[in-house]
Amino acid sequence: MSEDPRVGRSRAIILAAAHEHFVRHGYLGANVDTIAAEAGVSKRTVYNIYGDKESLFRAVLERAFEISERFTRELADGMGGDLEDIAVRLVRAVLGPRVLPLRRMLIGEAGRFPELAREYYERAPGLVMRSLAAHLPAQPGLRIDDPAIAAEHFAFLVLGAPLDRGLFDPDVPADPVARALAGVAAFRRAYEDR
Amino acid sequence: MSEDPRVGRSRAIILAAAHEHFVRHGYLGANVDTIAAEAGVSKRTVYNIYGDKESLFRAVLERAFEISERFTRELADGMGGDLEDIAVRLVRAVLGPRVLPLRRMLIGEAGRFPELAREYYERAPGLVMRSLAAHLPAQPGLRIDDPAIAAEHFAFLVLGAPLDRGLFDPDVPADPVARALAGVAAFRRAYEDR
DNA sequence: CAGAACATGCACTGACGAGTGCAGTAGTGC
DNA sequence: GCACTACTGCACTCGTCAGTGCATGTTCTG
Repeated sequence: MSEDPRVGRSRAIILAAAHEHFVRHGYLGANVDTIAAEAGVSKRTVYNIYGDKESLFRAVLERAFEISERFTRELADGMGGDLEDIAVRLVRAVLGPRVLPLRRMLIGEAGRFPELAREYYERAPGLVMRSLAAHLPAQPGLRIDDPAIAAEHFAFLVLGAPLDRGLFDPDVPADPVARALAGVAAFRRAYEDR
Repeated sequence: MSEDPRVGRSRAIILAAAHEHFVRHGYLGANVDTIAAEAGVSKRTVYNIYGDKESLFRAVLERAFEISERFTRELADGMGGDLEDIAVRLVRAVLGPRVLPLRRMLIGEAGRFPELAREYYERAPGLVMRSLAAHLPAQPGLRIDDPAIAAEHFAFLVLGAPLDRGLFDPDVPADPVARALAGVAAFRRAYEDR
């Protein structure tokens, strides 16, 4: 009655290869034959498990969203520290190689799969915003009237510029951490209680 | 010796239709037959003028970049006013229907055409940043040590959040102008001279 | 008005890629 | 060891789409 282990194994391998490939080439640019080859699996197996290209794509993203969400929650758990600490963790996460390429791809596919792009936004960046809004008021020495706005200001002071730049250019921009700290400093000046 | 007016006319019509279509569907999703039909021109004419799909794509973007650049310069000319004025103009421009969809498409194609994405960044968002950096120090009552950083802070306080949201979701976010003004207020607090 | 240059319509080629069918093989549960 | 189920390899269909060739019609230019 329990599932044949071969299926689970194939599912995992295919999902990993497909994620890599879809993120790199986008939905239309992706090639199921190539995905199968990169997964070291026959094309027939891909189709036996996932049915068609679009279902595979959705399965890849469902898994990617879960991971992003879990990752974001871990990030939120570390929001007890000081602002500089939060900023550095945020920057490292969002500008890292697991997030930026996924963002690029989803934005590019937003016309074809609008509900997926929206869902991602809710489950990752949106969640970051909500977490920040929940934690910022507990920071000492700050005066925060509107937590949602303050969260946006914090996030975009810290990583707005390199994020936007990074969407257009895969080459990492110069030392995002220094900018993040400059962003935190500006945020403190804007929101200090005086 | 001067050019046949038919060619110029066709060029313009095709470019407009192709722009619309490429921005909507991306490079791979675009269809030359459809572009020709939407332009009200035969497919053969498209190929006679532009040679192939990629050349047409590049021609579309070359024109789009010129327009963006010109538009940005006009925006920069209005940077003598106060911050609130600059912010509102900036928001209206960047979050408008001529910019956001183009950005989405270019980000999605950044893997396939990296040099085009980079070029766009330089000629539009990068130019905005440089213009801001050049004008902000002239604002009264502010103390600006690093104009480049201050420009980034201004820009992303003003439109960071709705811009990022807008990349994932075509539906206009609520009231970006109010947010822009809240961003300006935060910027003033962070950079006021005291 | 004559000839050149461009536009049209349409049929066509060729490549590529999604998805299928099937016969054979190998791993799995009992 | 047996029956079952999944995986493989490969050949195949079918649709789509970029790009071409050509004969005919239309619009410039001189």
